[in-house]
Amino acid sequence: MREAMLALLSKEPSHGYELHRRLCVALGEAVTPLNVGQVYVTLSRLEKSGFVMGTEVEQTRRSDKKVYAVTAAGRELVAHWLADVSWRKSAPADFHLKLVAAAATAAADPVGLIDTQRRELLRHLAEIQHALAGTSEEGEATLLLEGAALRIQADIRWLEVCELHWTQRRRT
Amino acid sequence: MREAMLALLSKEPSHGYELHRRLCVALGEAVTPLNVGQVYVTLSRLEKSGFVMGTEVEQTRRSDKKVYAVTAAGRELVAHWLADVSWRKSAPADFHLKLVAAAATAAADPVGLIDTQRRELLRHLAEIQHALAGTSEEGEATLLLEGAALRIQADIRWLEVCELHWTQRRRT
DNA sequence: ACAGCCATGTAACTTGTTACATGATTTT
DNA sequence: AAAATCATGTAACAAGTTACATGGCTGT
Repeated sequence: MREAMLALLSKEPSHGYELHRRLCVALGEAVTPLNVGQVYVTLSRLEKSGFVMGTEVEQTRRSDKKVYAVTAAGRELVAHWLADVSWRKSAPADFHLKLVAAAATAAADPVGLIDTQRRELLRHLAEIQHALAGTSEEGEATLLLEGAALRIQADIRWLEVCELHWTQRRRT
Repeated sequence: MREAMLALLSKEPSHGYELHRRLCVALGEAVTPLNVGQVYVTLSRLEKSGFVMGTEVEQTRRSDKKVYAVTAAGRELVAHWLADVSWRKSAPADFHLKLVAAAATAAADPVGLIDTQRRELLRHLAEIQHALAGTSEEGEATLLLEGAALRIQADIRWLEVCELHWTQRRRT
């Protein structure tokens, strides 16, 4: 998030409100609704850390705005971020834990859990594909949606593997 | 995390040190190295919130330990967690932002970025498959590894889609 | 004697997140 | 006159993260 904002600012300085809109577009608005307040919070924190510098700009027809631009330190941080190849790790771990917890406590049926989850993912997948059909303009957010679709498909396949393991040898 | 710990505790009460070990196993130790300190931090926070209750247990040969057990409120929270079907959203968004940032600032070559990232993911995939070959015992963490592998494969496919989009119509 | 595991914790920092407060201007 | 958009921020809480401190017991 910090880095995301810095990256956008290093492309072009903005004030908070505008940056919020840019972030919504870049991150796929609907996917992760972004609170405006957080933009301001993060901007002030970034300024305190010396990665951006704000300048107040008077406006005639509107209330004044404060435009933020990245500093040298900020540009360096962005460079590091771009060079970083780390990749967010598995959400499967979350669900896997649920599975073992459910199996252990007998508070819930593991296979039922898998089934519910798969139905939910299928629903989600349908949503995404519907959205994909809508944005046939080959526009900006298309790639994001395709990525989400591919991932969800992989996750669904994983759930099927889970179910197999769980039904074949009952109890661990 | 909070929920994960609660889930394990609702299966069986533990003291911090032991819970740490159980978490390592359940979450796939190597994937996310877990700091012991955090277990204690989280436990005390959970106790403050009333989801667990700790009881000190004297030991003859060892230093005393403090065993935590879930409360009614804790059990309810776990139940809600088990019923929750939300799924962690796309990491792709992170990388997508890098792409647009790189494309905009000309600070880095987007296609180069994709290439570097794909090589990294392939390396990671190889690691996982190596680990999979090792744990042929059909053991506990196998599912987790299979899930990770499926995901990374999906991500690699996505990178290929990205590259296509980016090379076919240069500049956005 | 020293390393390493068992066992517990705290202080401090970072980041995310939201609810709330404020006020101007533009559109309906 | 009401609703939406432009524009900014604060206070407070929730969670993750780590570095550090402490002490006993076990094995070499």
